[in-house]
Amino acid sequence: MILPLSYYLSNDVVAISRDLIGKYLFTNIDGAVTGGMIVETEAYNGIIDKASHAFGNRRTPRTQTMFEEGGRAYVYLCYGIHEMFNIVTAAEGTPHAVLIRAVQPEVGVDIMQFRRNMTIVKPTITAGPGSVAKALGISRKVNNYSLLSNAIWVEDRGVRFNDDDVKTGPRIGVAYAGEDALLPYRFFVKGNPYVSKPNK
DNA sequence: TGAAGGATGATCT
DNA sequence: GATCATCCTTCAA
Repeated sequence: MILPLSYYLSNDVVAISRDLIGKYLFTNIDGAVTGGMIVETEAYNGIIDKASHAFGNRRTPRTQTMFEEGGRAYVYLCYGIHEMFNIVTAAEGTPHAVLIRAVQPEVGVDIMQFRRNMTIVKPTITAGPGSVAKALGISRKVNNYSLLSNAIWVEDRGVRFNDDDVKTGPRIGVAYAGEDALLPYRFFVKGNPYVSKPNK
């Protein structure tokens, strides 16, 4: 079933990040459906999280999407090269978001391969946030799109992971965030080959 | 108007 | 493991 709006309105973005492990992310972009199982996420906990773009209640044209009601896509450019896909959560005015760092490809693998310009399929096809966005055709054009739209959505297909199989740890690439860089806001499926860097 | 820097990934060694 | 590609956003003046 497609996750309903209510799923995204919870105030506990860390719990949502954990729960999204094993859910399925799909896109229907440029006439092609691609998607797979989410195997790695990170929580960004609003205005008190130094690693978040919205830290200190910073509302700018870019971060505005995070302040909208949950259940939307927040897509931005990083390092001038990579686009990253986040799921906005919580009520309007509360800028919570979950970064999707890796998925296990299931549908439209050939399309992903083409988008990624890969001659052979390797686990890196969807490992890492920049790779996920590129493989699924996600760009800044879908920023602020509803996750209840027919272009991008998340499904619960009944997959469940025990806590023993879901590891937590500090988030990647947020050393600038001081003590907040140490928060265990990263979740990933233990040993899954599609998880970026440390996957154990 | 300008300067600094970033929620990364591919490639090479 | 080190390097680099590459450009938008932000903030200060």
